Amino acid sequence: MSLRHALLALLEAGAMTGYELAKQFDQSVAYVWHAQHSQIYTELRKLEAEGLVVAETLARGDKALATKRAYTLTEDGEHELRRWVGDVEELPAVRDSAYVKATYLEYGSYQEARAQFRAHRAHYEALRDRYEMHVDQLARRETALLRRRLAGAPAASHDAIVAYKVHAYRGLISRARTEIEWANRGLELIDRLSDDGVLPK
Amino acid sequence: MSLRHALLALLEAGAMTGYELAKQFDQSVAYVWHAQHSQIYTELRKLEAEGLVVAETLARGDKALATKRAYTLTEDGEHELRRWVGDVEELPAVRDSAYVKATYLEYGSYQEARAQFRAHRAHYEALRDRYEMHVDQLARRETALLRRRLAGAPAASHDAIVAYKVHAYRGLISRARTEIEWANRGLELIDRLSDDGVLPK
DNA sequence: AGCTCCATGTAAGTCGTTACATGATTCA
DNA sequence: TGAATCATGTAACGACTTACATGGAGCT
Repeated sequence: MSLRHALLALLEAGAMTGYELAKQFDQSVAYVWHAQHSQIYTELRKLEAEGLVVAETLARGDKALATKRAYTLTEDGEHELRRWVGDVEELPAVRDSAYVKATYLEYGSYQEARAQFRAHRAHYEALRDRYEMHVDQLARRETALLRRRLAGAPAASHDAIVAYKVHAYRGLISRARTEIEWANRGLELIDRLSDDGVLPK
Repeated sequence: MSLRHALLALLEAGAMTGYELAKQFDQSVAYVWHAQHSQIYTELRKLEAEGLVVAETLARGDKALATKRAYTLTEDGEHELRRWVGDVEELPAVRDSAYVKATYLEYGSYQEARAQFRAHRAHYEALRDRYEMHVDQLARRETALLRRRLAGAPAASHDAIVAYKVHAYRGLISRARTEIEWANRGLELIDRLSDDGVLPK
């Protein structure tokens, strides 16, 4: 149920079309919550039906043969956003395919086990790099969305707004580092096991 | 798609009924992949239809008015299990509601933000404790499932089987610790922000 | 004329949740 | 006799994915 709230939070910074929201997702929210554009469009229609947002149909281009729909938060939407921020949710049950597989690596060869850990490391190294770039941009207040958000908020709150976001992304960096270390220890484990010749192959 | 493979891996250790599999899930696999019993029963029927497992209907009790179904891996099931272990999968896109919310804590009060981080910390502390207990049991080879698994595997492979599982659960412990530290840093951040009086409330 | 971007959807299907439903067995 | 446990499902629904589908706008 985070998609709807992420959309509400994005709209708090100002009206946007589904297309723009989908692009913002790819550039910021997607680091913490990924969504396809198809899902965003359907969710927006649901939010509209529930009265949390209102849509305004706007002309597009000069001849205006095409239209787009710009969404704005309603008062109910604002309330729902604030309610959600204060609501302590149950964290969802763990479901991590990489760790499931790590538990059963003995069914494969050392080569295959190494490939798993190397892929795991590469994945989180790439994520870490992206998070680091994003956190730098946030700290410098360079992202378009953040600027828009700050423009609509009292100056006294700017530091807090930035600090919360930076803290979240720094957490993701720590998390990625933990995964990288885990993968490295996994590779060391395989070295030890294969030196000992414990498993065949 | 990990549920099916976790089931195949459990069945590699020996035939089990859906009920037993559901219980094993709660006691071991659920730490990495949670599933409801209803889903396990349906998945087993699907695996059976695909020929990856076979079921034998057994009598239950003395009078045998009731039955149960014990599942065994087929050769195809064995192959699928080994194929899966060697297969490097794309890691699923990030989707973490706690981090989404952490990004938007400025819409709530300091009190609410603190409550979020405290709940986050408590959650991962509880998880960490459970993981630590489980890793101890695994290292001492005390869990019923592990014994059953080792009984059916050559003695030379026992160390590797245990080592992989221990490594996976140690990784989960590291992860939980990272989350706890993140929550603590979040609480420190709020202390600084509220001392500075940056946000109202 | 053709390419890229803007813009918005629908449809079918999978995975998973929650609630409902049933009945036998075992043991005190 | 009653409670806990064994045992197996179905039904409805929600979230998400993948593929399909359409067409205008802006620029070269």
